[in-house]
Amino acid sequence: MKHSNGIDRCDCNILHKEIVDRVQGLMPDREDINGLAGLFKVFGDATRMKILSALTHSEMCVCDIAALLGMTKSSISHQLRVLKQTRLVKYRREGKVVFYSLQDEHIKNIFDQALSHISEGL
Amino acid sequence: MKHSNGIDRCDCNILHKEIVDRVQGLMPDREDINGLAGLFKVFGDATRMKILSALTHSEMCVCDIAALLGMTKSSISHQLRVLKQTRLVKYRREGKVVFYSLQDEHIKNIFDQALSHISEGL
DNA sequence: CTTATGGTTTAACAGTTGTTCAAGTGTTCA
DNA sequence: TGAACACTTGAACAACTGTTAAACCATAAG
Repeated sequence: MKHSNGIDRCDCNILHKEIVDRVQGLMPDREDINGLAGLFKVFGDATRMKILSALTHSEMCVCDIAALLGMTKSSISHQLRVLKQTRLVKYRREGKVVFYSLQDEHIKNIFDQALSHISEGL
Repeated sequence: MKHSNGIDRCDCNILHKEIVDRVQGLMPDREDINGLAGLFKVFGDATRMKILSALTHSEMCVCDIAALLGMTKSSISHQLRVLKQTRLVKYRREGKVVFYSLQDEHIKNIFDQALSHISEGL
């Protein structure tokens, strides 16, 4: 990603003014776009997808997730932090063990739906 | 991203074998996960989201998109290539002008749905 | 207390990504 | 043919990302 200095970023003339004007008015606002892209960015990593997929079926501790995916606890922990920050997962501590689970069913829906979309050959 | 040399990637013992075994059997296969993550990765960029959002409302040429988003034709063209490669958009040439549009309604659905998800405060 | 264990955090590193600039296509029109 | 325009492409660069290793924190058991 690079800077957006705001000035002089467009190097061409508008070819179809009616279209640009009309679409301009229909665009979602910056906040929604960024929020959406941000959410998709979190989903856009295989490790995180695997973690979410696993948590779809059961709450799990870091160790078990690491074993399941054949990765280190550290990397799993890092990714869980991302998922925590975006409120996709929640956790509870039981002694030394920390159990992670999906924040709400919402996520399971998005996930399942997307999976069915892709298997229809998008 | 780093290598996955396959060996010795897990630095811990399994704590709850029943859970790991059960979830192991329920995981989607590698291909589906990668496909899904790959699709989300494409969606996970604000510029591409804006382009897709614009094309939701009308087919547009590179120049107009660049003007609409206040960016250079070059960067728009680069992103359109990504969207072309993932079959999210198609194009047609009319003289000197190239018009881009969504590949199918499918995409509009995913997009709209995700937008409504986020505005519900995910 | 000390030790062991599950988990987190920090810094560092390589790989990836998005934008820019400059050069290159392809098409139209004089 | 040649100029003009719409767009594409390639290389380069800075910013970002995911994994690693090592140090650290938190809890439990001796």
